Amino acid sequence: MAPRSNPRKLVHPLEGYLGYQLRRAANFMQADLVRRSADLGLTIVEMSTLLVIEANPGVTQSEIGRLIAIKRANMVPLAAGLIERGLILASPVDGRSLGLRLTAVGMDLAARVRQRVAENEALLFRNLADDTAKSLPRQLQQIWREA
Amino acid sequence: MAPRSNPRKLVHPLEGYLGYQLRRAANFMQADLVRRSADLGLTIVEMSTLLVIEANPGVTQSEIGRLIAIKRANMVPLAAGLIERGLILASPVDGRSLGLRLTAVGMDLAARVRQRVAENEALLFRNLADDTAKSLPRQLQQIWREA
DNA sequence: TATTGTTATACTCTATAACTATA
DNA sequence: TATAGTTATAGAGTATAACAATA
Repeated sequence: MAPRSNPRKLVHPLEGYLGYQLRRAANFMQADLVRRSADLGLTIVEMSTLLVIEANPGVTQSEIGRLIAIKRANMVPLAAGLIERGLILASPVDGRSLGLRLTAVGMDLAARVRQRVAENEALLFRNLADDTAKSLPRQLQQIWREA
Repeated sequence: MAPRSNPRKLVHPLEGYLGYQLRRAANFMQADLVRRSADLGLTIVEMSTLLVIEANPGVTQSEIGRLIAIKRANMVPLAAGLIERGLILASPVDGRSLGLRLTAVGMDLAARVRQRVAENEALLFRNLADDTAKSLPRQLQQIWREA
């Protein structure tokens, strides 16, 4: 992919920016997780949703959306797809909300998702020093979390 | 946006993952930069491209793509759009490659882009301790950079 | 033979507006 | 009046396959 001869030296004006490095690192993570989970037939957002339902049986679409930053409108086809594939079940908690739970198949799949995510995490940490790496998730959370 | 009463306590199974925090932080960054730069009429990728051309006059589409991870195929409409708006100029460097340069208008706009990016960076750093924050871009680069 | 530029195309994620029904 | 679910739609980023022209 790199040119054979005379690969010109370029200045990289974005390299030092935190925002740029966030985007590159996030894209790298996403690309690896997609590839690593291709056989599961789930997108990243679907995997995230599955894990949230696993940890919170009976959770509603809106609650999931608030927890992991997915708009209500986008939760609809997402949940419908998971129901259609037999991974989750919806049962009314009141006249308008639906409580979501994993099916047995969904539970098995969620366990495999957790495995793939653990592999993905190991890749992200592979070049980081142990001491600095431990605090990295918390540092990143401080970036976006409301004060 | 939050429910009035009885906001249910939910378990957040993703909070501790580096990959999840990368995605949230990157999305936060992106949302702020888009909003902050709305008046410039440029997308994030267009702004990035403008800054790369500014720092490397005569750079080609393929070189830009390799530097900031944009596929050749996606560089085509991107460069065409910038040319059409009078922000950059293309002149042949050999029979197939085009060297890209900023126009005077493009230079002015690039300067304003740098200003918005600096504001965006300040937002990202607002809650981070000075000592740990300084090394953060480098740490993130280690995540995605080839060994 | 490899690379550049190109066209066409598709998928994922994210976002907004507007509607219905229920709390 | 606020919230939940819903529908429709759009923009942005990213991806692959295939082709012609040039190095």
